[in-house]
Amino acid sequence: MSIYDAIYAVVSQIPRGKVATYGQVAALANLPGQARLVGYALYRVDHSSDIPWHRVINAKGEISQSPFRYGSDDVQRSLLEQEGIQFSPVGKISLKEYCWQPSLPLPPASLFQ
DNA sequence: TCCTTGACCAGAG
DNA sequence: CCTCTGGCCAAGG
Repeated sequence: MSIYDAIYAVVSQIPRGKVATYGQVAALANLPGQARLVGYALYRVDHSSDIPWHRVINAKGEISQSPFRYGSDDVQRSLLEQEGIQFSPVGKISLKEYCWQPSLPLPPASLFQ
């Protein structure tokens, strides 16, 4: 059981048209305060997998870029726009409007242990 | 085993 | 709006 399994399990539950922040995912994965690990986990996700990695953004409501994507963050942006998410002129997403709020209290740990 | 790096965050100034 | 700081922890050299 790797901590990544919990992270992937949470990310997989983010519905279409919604986004979640790294910190949020970390908390739901029962890893409070370990947002960096979420980023690290997503880094090693295969883009061809089922995991909706593009629905995870940073706390500022912006797309985080990574070295290996080299500015091709347009990919993530396009995917999000396809789901109806709108960006501000500055490239920010309205968390107020699109932040995922899990209706069912995700359960946590029992599900993943 | 030590040291550095990293798709982060919240708080302080 | 900006920068800096400390904290978290896995992976790679």
